[in-house]
Amino acid sequence: MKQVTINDVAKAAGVSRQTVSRAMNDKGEISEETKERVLTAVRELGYRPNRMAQSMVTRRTGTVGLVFSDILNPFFPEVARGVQDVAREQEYNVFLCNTDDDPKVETQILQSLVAQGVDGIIILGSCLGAKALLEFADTYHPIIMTNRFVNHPNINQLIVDNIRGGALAAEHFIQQGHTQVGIITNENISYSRVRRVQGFFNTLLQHNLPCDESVIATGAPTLAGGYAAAKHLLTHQPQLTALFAYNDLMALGAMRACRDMGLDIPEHVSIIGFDDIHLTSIVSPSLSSVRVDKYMIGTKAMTRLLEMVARPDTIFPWQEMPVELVLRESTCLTFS
Amino acid sequence: MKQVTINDVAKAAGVSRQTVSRAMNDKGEISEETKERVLTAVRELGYRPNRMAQSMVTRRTGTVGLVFSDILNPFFPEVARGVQDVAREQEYNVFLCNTDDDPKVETQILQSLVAQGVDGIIILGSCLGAKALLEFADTYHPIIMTNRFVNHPNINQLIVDNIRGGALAAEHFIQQGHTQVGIITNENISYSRVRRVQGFFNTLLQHNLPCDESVIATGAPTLAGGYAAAKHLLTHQPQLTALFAYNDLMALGAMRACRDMGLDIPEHVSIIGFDDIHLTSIVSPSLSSVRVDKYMIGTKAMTRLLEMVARPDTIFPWQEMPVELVLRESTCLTFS
DNA sequence: TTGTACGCGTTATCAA
DNA sequence: TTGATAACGCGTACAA
Repeated sequence: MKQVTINDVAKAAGVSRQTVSRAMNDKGEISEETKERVLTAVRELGYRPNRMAQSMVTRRTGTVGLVFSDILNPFFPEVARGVQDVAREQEYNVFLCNTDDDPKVETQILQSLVAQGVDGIIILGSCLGAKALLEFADTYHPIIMTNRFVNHPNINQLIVDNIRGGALAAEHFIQQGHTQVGIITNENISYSRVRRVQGFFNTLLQHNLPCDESVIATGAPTLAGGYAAAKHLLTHQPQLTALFAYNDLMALGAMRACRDMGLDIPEHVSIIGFDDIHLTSIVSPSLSSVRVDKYMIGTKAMTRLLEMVARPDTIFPWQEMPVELVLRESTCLTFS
Repeated sequence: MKQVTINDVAKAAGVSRQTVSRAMNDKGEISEETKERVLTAVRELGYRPNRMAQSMVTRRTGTVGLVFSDILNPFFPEVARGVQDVAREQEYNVFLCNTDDDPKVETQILQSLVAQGVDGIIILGSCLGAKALLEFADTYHPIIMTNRFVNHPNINQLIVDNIRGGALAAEHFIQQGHTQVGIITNENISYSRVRRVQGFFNTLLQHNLPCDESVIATGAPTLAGGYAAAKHLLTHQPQLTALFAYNDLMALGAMRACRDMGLDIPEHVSIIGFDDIHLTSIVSPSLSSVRVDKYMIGTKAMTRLLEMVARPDTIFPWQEMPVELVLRESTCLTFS
């Protein structure tokens, strides 16, 4: 129950604390012989340095914070797994926090993580305004952020090519001959700021297709939210033959809404989602979606975070993640 | 960028550090007047106590570790959400760690969490042997563990009634007239130790149904694992008309294997999964499953953990979680 | 009611 | 190559 301290090891090995420290952090300045002796004692006593004590002097905690809206959205566990795997390699531990897309909660969480002394913070899709983010960045370094264009030396951006993702979806609909298409998006974010919706919307406009606010419905970025939004939209705009959803969960909710309304997919309504979570290929009909490599987002974010920790004065370039349209049964029967 | 310390506040308010500490942790022994003055200084400087420094002396970090096999299994995020929500209320932060059902990794993670100084650890379905767990419990308190019968004052158990869950599944198959049933289970855990399988197996035996190792297949507790196991099992034992799976992911993999083999569900093969993750009602045909209240597992675990932190000398009774069989299309067409 | 002095476990500095 | 000593920021006896 009692913790083994560096003093115990020092005593056991017949050396000073400092020597033990040197042996553990092998920075040289120690003979192989004594190092061996110390490490043996370490093993025998099962000594592990107390991270808090280390942190007091090194100013490093070996922890990072990963912030996102909701762990129940399968998108985030996939990213988290990437973050965690890189973290584990470097003996880092990761705090996972849900904001529920609530700015107040997010602010509180960020403060809590800072007080906790995390070495860095990764925010996946912040719901804070640019002003609040810049203000926060003034007090903290380093921050990794996805899909936000907030320019600050303490923030490194990881941008998914959402505009292109939306455009790919729109182009496919157009190519398939759809002329009446709707959008289901996240009610927590003004859709003019949602780049995947922008890309979709603008592509429609470029092809002179009718597209205005009347064919945009919003809801929570969840199954239930997508269900409600789709039901509302398809009830008021029955002419629609294609739907583009903010994410796969909303798309899946929309699929169910269609089923409940007696609309077949893709015969009556085609649907394209976003993110390409595992679920897309499990459901029937399977869901077409704009794929993003979620695991890689995680590994890239964490890797970059560690680089920034190691070199606090360097300003790193932002990174871009490509997207890819994956066609399945919800848009085209000839694909699987 | 420079951190504000308690000294800065003391200087600004013209008092000693101790007085600042008293004002912050309002333990009395301070006049309203000076307290006000101090708190004003705190606000103005934006002072937040350094958690590490606090931890050094209080022996509390305000952090806990949540350990499970894989965050990609949707079961765990649901539990995690419960843990996190209770944690947030109490200003606790949660480390989430994947073991991949590898004892070595799990051991390493536990050590890492201890070194990190977490106030407690929740282990969901440890893959360590009883000896290793007892050994660990000798060095750490408190530990919350699910579904393991390891008796130790530092460990509090949360037991899901898995035996009954397995029995419920078996009874349903029997009632539906199945006589040739198979089992798909987790290759990482000896099936004789998996209580849900035990409950299923024993119920079959009680009804004199043929049941031996030949109808048990194992695989990773994932979609792919379930797919491979089901394919193997159904190829070698084509007489089977019902499958019971270790968890929903394996069951979903089995469903796909059936589809690929031209077997209809439930006409040719009935399937029951375990956990009742969200997915079960989204897929088509929807999956019957033994339901567990995952969120409540999380809240109960975290709540109990905090009780144990607050009263380290108290030994708390173990808790049980009920299960419930939810019938859907994969077993019975008349249900939804 | 307030301030002083010490200790938590570790690393960094500097002298031996 | 080693060891003594001083931080790191805070809480807590104990003294004033």
